[in-house]
Amino acid sequence: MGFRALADPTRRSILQLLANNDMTIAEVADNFQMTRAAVKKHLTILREGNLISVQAEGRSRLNSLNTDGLKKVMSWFDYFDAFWDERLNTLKTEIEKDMQ
Amino acid sequence: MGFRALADPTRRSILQLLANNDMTIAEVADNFQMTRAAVKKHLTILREGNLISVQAEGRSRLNSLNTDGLKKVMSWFDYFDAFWDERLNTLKTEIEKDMQ
DNA sequence: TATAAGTGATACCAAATAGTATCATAAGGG
DNA sequence: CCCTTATGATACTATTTGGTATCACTTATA
Repeated sequence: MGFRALADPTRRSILQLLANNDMTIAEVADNFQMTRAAVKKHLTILREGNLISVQAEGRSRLNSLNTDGLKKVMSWFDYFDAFWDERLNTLKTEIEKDMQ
Repeated sequence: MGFRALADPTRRSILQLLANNDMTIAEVADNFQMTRAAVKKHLTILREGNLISVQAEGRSRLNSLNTDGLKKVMSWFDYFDAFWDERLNTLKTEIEKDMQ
């Protein structure tokens, strides 16, 4: 699930980096104080969570943000939209009662 | 951070349960096939992530959804709103070029 | 064709996670 | 007051996670 991929702060930072530019693994790794192998693992998890996509370019691979995956994760919160509306309606009802 | 609390599917289910009703620990635990102690741990993590709040009621404790915490987590995605707008603008520009 | 650059993959390790079992503590009810 | 109910807390375990080190593989390039 995408939420597991978002649980790690390094991975959230990577997504924000990729929002600005598509980047190779080496370029992403330059932004962190860990080995390229560690960054590669994070990228793999982001890929498995459908939050990024990878495209081969010769001997390098370009990582780019997958907005569809991000939107799917975001849509989990839609469940609570109804809840908030309900809360608002309840509040409204209470206020209307008060006004009588 | 709230994202860590959301990483576990059990905890996400708990939040959805609490969206319908405030519940005691025992009531929450009735919905899962694990010990009450395990559920209690999940509730502690949700509390630490500010996703729920707990109110003492005699010898029981009522867990309720903390919408403010949820909204704060949701707001992380706002970072990408600008990105999407930019994408849309780029697309719009491309289309306008095509039309010339 | 060597060689360097860019990446993939694997073994290994410490720490965190998710779970259990168990005991302690606090509060109502008869 | 006892006893039950509801919860807190701790020790323990297996698995996952995040990291390193290392080697293999592929692709430009001198």
